[in-house]
Amino acid sequence: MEVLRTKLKDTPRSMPKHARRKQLIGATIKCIAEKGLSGTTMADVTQQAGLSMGIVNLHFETKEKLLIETLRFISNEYTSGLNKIFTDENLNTEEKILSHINFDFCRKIIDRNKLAVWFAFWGETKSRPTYLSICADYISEIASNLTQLFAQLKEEGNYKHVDPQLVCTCYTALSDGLWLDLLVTPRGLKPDQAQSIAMHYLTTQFPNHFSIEYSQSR
Amino acid sequence: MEVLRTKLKDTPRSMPKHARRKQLIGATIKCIAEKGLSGTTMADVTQQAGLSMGIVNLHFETKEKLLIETLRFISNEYTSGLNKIFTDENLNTEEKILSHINFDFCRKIIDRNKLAVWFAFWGETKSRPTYLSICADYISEIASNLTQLFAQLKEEGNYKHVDPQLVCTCYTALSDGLWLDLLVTPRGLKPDQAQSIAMHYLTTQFPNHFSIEYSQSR
DNA sequence: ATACCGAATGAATAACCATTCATTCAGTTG
DNA sequence: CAACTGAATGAATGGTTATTCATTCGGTAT
Repeated sequence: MEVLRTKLKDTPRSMPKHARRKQLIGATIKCIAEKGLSGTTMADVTQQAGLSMGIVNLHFETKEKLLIETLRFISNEYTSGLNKIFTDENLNTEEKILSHINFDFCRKIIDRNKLAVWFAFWGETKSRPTYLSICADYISEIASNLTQLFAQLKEEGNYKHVDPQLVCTCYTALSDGLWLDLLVTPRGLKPDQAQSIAMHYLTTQFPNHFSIEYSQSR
Repeated sequence: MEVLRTKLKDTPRSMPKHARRKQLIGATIKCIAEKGLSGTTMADVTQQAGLSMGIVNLHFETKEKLLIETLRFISNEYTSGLNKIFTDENLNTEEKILSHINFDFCRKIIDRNKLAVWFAFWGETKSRPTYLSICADYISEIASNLTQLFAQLKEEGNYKHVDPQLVCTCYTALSDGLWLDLLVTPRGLKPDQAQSIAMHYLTTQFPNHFSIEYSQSR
């Protein structure tokens, strides 16, 4: 029973506060993916984290606050990743857009657990102003950056009939819809196919920059 | 108190069973939109319907079954509308596709209450096999019809480089993503703009059939 | 080693909510 | 009109779950 209780720092009593919070957020993500937002209880989360019941209230005060921090966490992970690309001075416009797409469909982002969390919160957006405002914030931030990239590429490539705003809205919607596909029909659409489809759209707008080499099979 | 209790048939004691069920499903949709899936209680639903507590259990046995029937209801409304278009012998291929898009963004479908319901269920899809299978069914049905339409248009219009499956997946994802936009940023994107964006994509694939006349703003 | 501090525990509490069912009620039948 | 039927009611029940807090425990400073 207690044979395994060595001095290993498995669960050191004192972990930095923010690390423990991150651990609990991770557990929350897993629970939401496994049991749905309505189905996750505090007991589930704390058990998933291997800790005791009261721990969430100690670190987050409230279940609702834990959920909000979880949404903030995945929003941050997403936007900070994209911002790194957007501000990378070693990349030209075309490369930035390519990196953006790459990021949108990389493992870390389209992990089905996290997709489930995104959609769980989006579904509650209409009834919870807090969720809505968190989402609205990151959406508008990304949109303005991405629109700017498309505008630059339009100039650089002398594309006459491209509307950067339109392309941004369209690409973003497409990407979200592909995420939904990855979540709901995981046996139908594979991650690299999803990415190819996103590329396929950009090819229609910037044919001189993005060559067509998407896979045919669906 | 009982002055207003006239013989008006407001809430006739005996409504056809299926009408009462529909009434309750309607109330459920409104509640999910207003309080989220996790936040809707039986008390909310029955109160919204103007009926008494036990009524849901009488007609649906269980809360879970009510939710499943609600998902089935909006799925049915959507697919049956599309099927009507698909099997309409008065429409040619191009017109069918146009009607499809029109339907995807008509008032009845992009009602924000219903959008909230769609996303609420999609968010729980990973954890509830029943929801998943209902969604998977209607998705594959629509996809096969729509792919067929695109294949026909490809032939009729002699489009060499169009991949009907790809276009179907891309259009569907785009449409879902635009729905998300309509749900989450209702002040940003207007229904007719969303529809224009969907058209914009189809224009890139079938330039001889769908002329470019989408609105320029945002 | 001893005292101290704050993190962690988890049994107990309190709030909430789905479901039940004895009763009421409206309409229908004979 | 009286008896009957089945829809509808809503107070009561019981199970579930978020939150509390007195206590335990590990690490650190003295």
